Amino acid sequence: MTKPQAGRTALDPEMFDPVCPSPLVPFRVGDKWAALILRCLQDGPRRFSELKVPLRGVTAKSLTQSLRRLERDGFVVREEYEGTERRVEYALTPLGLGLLGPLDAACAWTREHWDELIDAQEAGLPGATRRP
Amino acid sequence: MTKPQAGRTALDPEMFDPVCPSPLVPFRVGDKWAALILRCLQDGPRRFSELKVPLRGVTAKSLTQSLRRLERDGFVVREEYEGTERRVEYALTPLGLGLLGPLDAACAWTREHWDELIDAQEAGLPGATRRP
DNA sequence: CGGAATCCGAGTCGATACTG
DNA sequence: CAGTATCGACTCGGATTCCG
Repeated sequence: MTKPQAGRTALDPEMFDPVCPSPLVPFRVGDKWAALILRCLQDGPRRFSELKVPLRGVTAKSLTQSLRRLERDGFVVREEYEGTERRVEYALTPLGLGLLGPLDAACAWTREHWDELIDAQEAGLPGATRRP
Repeated sequence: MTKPQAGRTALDPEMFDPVCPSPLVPFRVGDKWAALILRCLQDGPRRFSELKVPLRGVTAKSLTQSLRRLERDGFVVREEYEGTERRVEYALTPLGLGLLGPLDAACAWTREHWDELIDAQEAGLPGATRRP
């Protein structure tokens, strides 16, 4: 079986559940998955397949794309380890680590105003008071 | 001529210059123009044509789209005034106003780390140390 | 395991032209 | 002035298949 090396805990498969598609909402970093990935890496390096777990429904292609972009922009580093079993890990750079600060601030604001955000959207969509 | 009512100063046409495409960089709110629009509205309501000035190169279509979305999501309100001359103004809602807080935090972080961001990107792109 | 290659639909963006 | 209509280009992201 695949043993998680050392003491780092595995990612919570539901860390981005329930409904909330992204803990960012109106904020976004890069593409759809980028911010989620950064948060997954905050406790240390993670393997490709490890990242797929909490990022429910992400395809390998999308995940690779996001990781490549994060790598290109200097927020993440990719490290390939050699051995009998293949092993690639992604980790935050200092820059990526620093990004977590304002990112958390944005997430906090979103959580604080979650109800207002939902209410405002529901008021904005329906058929009641519409411009023709 | 069109006189700016009361004492509010006009928008600086170059408020989003020079190079920087968006004062957000890795952060984004909504679509390409949304965050820029929010900042344009921070000193009070603005007219459609007023917004087009600092948002260099935005087409009426794109601007309308962004504004509609911001309106739908409850960050902006649209007000149409009647009179001999046509007049539509957009203003921040309390929710939109609150968004400026974390938004500014994100912008501040980006400014502080601007050089690192540029350097990291330049290091990520070129042909020197590439994976084949 | 960690991808790459390919296909495809949906959404965005700008340019252009036209309207009330 | 404040848009709408239409178009084409491009990007995003998912599904699927294949590979060392």
